[in-house]
Amino acid sequence: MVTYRSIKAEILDGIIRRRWAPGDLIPNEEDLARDYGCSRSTVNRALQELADLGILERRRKAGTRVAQRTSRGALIQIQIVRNEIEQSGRRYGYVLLERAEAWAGSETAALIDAPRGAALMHLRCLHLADGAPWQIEDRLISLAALPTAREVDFEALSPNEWLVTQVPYSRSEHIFSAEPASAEERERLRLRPDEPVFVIERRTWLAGQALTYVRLSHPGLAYRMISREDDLLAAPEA
Amino acid sequence: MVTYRSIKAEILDGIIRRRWAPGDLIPNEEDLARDYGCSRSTVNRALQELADLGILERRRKAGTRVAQRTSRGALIQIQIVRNEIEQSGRRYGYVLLERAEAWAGSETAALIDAPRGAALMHLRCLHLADGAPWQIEDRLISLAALPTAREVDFEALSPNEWLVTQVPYSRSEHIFSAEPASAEERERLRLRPDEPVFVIERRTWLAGQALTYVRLSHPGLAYRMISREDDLLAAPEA
DNA sequence: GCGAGGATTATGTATAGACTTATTCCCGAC
DNA sequence: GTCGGGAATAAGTCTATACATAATCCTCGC
Repeated sequence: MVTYRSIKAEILDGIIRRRWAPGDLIPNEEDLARDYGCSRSTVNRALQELADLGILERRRKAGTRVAQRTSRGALIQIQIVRNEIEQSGRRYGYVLLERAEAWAGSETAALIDAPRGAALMHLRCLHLADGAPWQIEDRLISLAALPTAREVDFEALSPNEWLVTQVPYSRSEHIFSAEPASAEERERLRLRPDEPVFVIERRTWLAGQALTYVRLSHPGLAYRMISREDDLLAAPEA
Repeated sequence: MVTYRSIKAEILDGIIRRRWAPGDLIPNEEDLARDYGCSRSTVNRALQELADLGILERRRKAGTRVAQRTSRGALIQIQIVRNEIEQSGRRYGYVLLERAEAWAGSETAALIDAPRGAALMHLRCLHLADGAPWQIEDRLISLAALPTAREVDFEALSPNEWLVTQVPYSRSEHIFSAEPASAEERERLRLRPDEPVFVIERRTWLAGQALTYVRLSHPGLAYRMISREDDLLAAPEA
């Protein structure tokens, strides 16, 4: 039977095997529906999903074209540190290094995208894998947006875990970089003399209001961030 | 009028405002269709798309639940180096450093995921932004999969650009890391003494066959990889 | 109490049809 | 020639309906 999945697979195959090159126009929905012997709705769903994947570009009246794929994405899964460590079969450890409340100066205000003078909580923690330092979490939380943070026992629950499980957000920004280690990082992460840190910075907002800023630093020689894209041709598709 | 977009927005709003917490069951399609005064198809499309985004989890007979979002993605856009540089308003430069053909030893075979003894092309290039070193591209191309690579003038066109525009792939893997700079990197990228490199490694396959492996190294102090997620609540949706 | 298996249920998918909307195309006025 | 506007077109969306399928629930027999 002709399903939207089978159409998707055939079109994808046609693109990869260069039946249609990037920029080419593929037949319109009605023609495809006739060719495949199915309804236009079915073709529509197939093409729509390929467009969502960025493989096709569709415009009313202009038709459907194979996208000029000058870029392609890599999807990074950011998960709770504890899960990341335990899933790799290692023992998770956690230490709260510092907890303080303060008002945002101009630098911290810029980091978290809050107004100057906003009430913030500042937390520093160390996450461990099998007893070895794995990540320093240096975090700012907006107390205006998340006043309940004051009641949380961050000795027992890492801010990472509390936020991910309890606090929804609607917008985020991630920045990844390689930096020379600071003296403190060298000590806390037990780095070798010339070992850099892999840094992830994340900011989150809910409905326009800044929630948190975090800087996560990992030992450069031990940490790799990996992203795999499943084979488009193999799977029954997702 | 009730559209699948408006339903999507309302459900999303309900989730973010905790009308339904993670794990909660939301009403079934028929009920929602009645509530909204539209057909089940419309509700189905809205819920389906939210499930595609990972916000809902759906199972036949079991119903639709708000996903336990223990992880959240960051989508990295990997594009042609030249575009990346020119879009930031800088002048792009390119130098081919080395071009050689060889047979895969055990190390290189592992890098590119090709059998030992496979014919490979090895390329090393330098990409510049406003004359300053920006990226070293160290690349292996499988000549079994891409014999036409032999005919390409890589003095004029960077392998990056040739591959991205001409060669489709169906599966990929990316690894990001921070590494101490090698002596050669220090020289070619003009790094400061303790400056690390930000490294992106990418492997691609087409229909199970390995195409290329590339190692892209950037100056740690100049390079940041950024990923922004649009505000789910704001936009009319995408 | 327990397991097998059938009834039930919510989602998954396909269909034909209708109407909407963004774009393009083309023709006619100037 | 070119500019404006209308006709034509292809995708976008909604509807009502039907049947498929996976998973759960429940009952019955033991």
